[in-house]
Amino acid sequence: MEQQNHSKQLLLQLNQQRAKGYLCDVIIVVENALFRAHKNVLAASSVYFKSLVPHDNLINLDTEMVSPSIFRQVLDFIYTGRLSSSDFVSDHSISSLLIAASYLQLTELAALCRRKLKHNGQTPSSSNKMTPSSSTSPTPNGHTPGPLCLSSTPLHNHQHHNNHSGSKKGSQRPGQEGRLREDLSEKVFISGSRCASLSPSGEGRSNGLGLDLSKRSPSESTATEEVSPSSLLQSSSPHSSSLSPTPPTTSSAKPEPPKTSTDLQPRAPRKRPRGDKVTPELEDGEVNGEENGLDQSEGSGHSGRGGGGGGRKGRRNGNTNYIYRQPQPGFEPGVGDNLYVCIPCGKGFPSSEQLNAHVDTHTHDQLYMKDEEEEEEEEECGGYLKDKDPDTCPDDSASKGVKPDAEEPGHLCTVCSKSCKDATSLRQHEKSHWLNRPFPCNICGKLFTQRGTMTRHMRSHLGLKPFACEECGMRFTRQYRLAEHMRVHSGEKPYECQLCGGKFTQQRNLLSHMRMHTSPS
DNA sequence: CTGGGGATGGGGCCC
DNA sequence: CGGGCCCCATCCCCA
Repeated sequence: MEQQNHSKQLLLQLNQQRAKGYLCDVIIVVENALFRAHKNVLAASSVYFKSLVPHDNLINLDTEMVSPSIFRQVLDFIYTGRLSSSDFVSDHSISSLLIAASYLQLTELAALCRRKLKHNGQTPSSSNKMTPSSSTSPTPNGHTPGPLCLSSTPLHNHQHHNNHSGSKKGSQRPGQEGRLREDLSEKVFISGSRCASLSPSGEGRSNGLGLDLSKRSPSESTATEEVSPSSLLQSSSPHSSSLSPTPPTTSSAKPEPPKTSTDLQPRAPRKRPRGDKVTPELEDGEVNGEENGLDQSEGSGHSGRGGGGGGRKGRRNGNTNYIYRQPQPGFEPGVGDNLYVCIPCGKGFPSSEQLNAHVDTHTHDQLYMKDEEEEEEEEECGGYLKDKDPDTCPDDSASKGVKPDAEEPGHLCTVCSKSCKDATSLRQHEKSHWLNRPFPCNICGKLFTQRGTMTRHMRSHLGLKPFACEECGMRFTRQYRLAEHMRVHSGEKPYECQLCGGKFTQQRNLLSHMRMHTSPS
């Protein structure tokens, strides 16, 4: 007895789930695009992925080897076992696919490409070796990989270092490491061109956060949601504007292991066994978020701090199945707690399980019927959204009070009577009273009151740490942190305890110390 | 084992 | 929107 088409149906289901982001537990970053997928499927298809996905939930691929559009085809192939005829429009497309397939060790796809090239009278071997001629031509989406074999830059060594070798101090000079990260930042930030992630009508969909939430039409191959990291972060990095838009360089001629999230982690000057392993927010085993920190505290609006150091434990932000959106109006059984937002309909749910259950109720068609009407929503309604809830939106007077053009003297907060110097400050301050948070993280769904905080948070997902210590190479997401860190090297201890004379490099440690003095015990 | 200090990560919020 | 500072939490080291 055998179920007919069982495997086919299974793949179909998986592919549909991928389209929804349902149970996706890994994000693959390719240049300016994010692809969500299932670890199991990737591991079953690719030796490379098989080696990476157990350890990483965020995988950066070398854009020299694969462009976003090519990877979309690769992913489609993985999930469907077929390539659309449009993927074979030119020998070059096939060559690009072959390069990617070889890089990712997708043997079947590589063989398919070779056969196709052979059939077309081409010599697949040349493509497989990734000669400059084959690699520098534009890919179908216009992406032009940099030269592969011509570069003499030594950067390739750290473009692909793995967790373990990379964590060894001294394996590379700090400066080099810093360069690596900048290069990676370039890859992530610079690319201004949107990959083929636009909605059927061609326009990218923004939710007002710069997040491209566009969906691919059902008719357009398999729906692969791509999100431009550059839009994710909206050039929040001060480096983003200063980085050269030159393509990343690597002199590798053979496929190398893709970069992984851990590649982005700092080489801590001191031993940090756990820290070295991290992508805290995307730790294995948390993606389904049964006990996800989000459920209980994160994003509740009250205990965000609870997660402060949680990165070390990896207990926060575990759910990566969905790219979150703010709740849609009309769905508000306790809006403040509905942190898990369905992409297609925007409904919010208090737990990942409920969200998963909900997502499954969507038909495939529904996924692509979503309009773009809400993108300016949070801006227009002052962040309260339209899902008015007595708890989350105190009253209309509050929002009236925060009109940008408010001119009343004093600019008093309607909630706490705090006096702000101007209407803008007042408006921003009043956001601090909102229980509803209009700025969701596109990766983990955590909600924020300020866009800047969200983008800063996003950096931690992507491992972007633009600020490097010249002494030890340690990198930070914030300049302030770097300045703070530099006192470690300088030995400066500007903070002195007035009670015992103890000196500290950091104010927060002085404060911690002071608590020791003042605490009863 | 425990507590304190050093150091780091992340979020909130104001400027 | 970024910078800066505050806070909390956490990890690691060491006495």
